[in-house]
Amino acid sequence: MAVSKAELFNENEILLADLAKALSHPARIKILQILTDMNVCMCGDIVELLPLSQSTVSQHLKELKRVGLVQGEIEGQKVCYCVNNKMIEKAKEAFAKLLSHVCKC
Amino acid sequence: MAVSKAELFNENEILLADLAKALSHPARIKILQILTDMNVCMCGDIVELLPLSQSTVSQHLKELKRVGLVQGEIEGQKVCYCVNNKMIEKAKEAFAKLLSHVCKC
DNA sequence: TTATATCATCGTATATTTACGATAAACGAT
DNA sequence: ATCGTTTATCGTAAATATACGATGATATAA
Repeated sequence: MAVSKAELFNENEILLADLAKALSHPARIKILQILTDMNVCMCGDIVELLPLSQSTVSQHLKELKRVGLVQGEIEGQKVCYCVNNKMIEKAKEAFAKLLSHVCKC
Repeated sequence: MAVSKAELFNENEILLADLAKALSHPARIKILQILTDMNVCMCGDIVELLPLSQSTVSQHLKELKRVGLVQGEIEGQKVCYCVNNKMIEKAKEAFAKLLSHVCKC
């Protein structure tokens, strides 16, 4: 069947799984790093730094936006993307909480 | 097309994305918590605590094993699953490193 | 107005994931 | 040897993800 049963779990688990999903492709990890390290925010600039087409990068950005890890501000004909520190922080805490809890060391 | 381009990225990004993928389903998050919190290690016991069939849970366990977050020890006809503290620790550090780096706060 | 630049979305092909039931494999018990 | 228990794997169906080119939408420049 493959009718998703993801919604049968509780909110915390779903949120964390969703954040993990957004981080589950190397391109999206790289995009976060690019937005932080390079002095770059435009989609086109990101495209030049990745071995992917513009439409594909746009899709990856959309996924990062979906969970709030990235924001896009329209600036004329451009869109300036940046990481959303609040959500990054939230993700950091959520992963740390789960993995600390789960690890008995 | 959809020929995966994931291998065009560097090792760190691929490792982290892979760990994130393993955590990208609520059932797998829940399994880690179950293995930690309940005094439970058998696949069958986990099945009873989840709204999923035995074969589906087995698949989720396989995915967690694939990245080393979970280990399975054969004990006669049973298999005793447990979290692999070393990899959990590694994952914790990897996520913390990325998300700290990426967050300017 | 027309052209250019930037990004999103559509359409599409393929790959992967999720889920289940059925069945196989391995072990212990009878 | 046969039976029950436990887990893995196979086969399969449907959903989702990945990737691209083409096109649409919007804003600036000429």
